[in-house]
Amino acid sequence: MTPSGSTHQRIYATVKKIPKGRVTTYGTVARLAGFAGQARLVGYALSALPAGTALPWHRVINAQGRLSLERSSSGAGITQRLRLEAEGVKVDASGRVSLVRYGWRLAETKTPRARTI
DNA sequence: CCACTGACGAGTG
DNA sequence: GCACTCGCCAGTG
Repeated sequence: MTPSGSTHQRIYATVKKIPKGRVTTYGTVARLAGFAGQARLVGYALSALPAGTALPWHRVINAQGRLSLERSSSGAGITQRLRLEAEGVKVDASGRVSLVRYGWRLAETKTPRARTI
């Protein structure tokens, strides 16, 4: 990829790579996009997403395995939750997801523990 | 140009 | 498990 691309574009490209039925964290996306440690950039980039953009942003959750929008107001959190469950990802009543089961590439970038889904 | 805000992460108490 | 602080960067007024 050309490093000349916008930060947002690189983040979007990484988010698009997330397989269906899997989730990943902002930190992981930032890492894969080349912005290690800059999880905020990912969150900001997604917040700036134009409505109607075809991007699996709902597969991006925070490092705690929770849906960030779940806390926030608006029905965005509900949308994310429904989309994940529609893909087979179980979301806890507290808005939590098992990163051990659905985490994408976390073993390669974060935890040394791999899990066979 | 300056100040504030925000879909985060990790550390500390 | 929860609350607070610091670091990092981009967008907005």
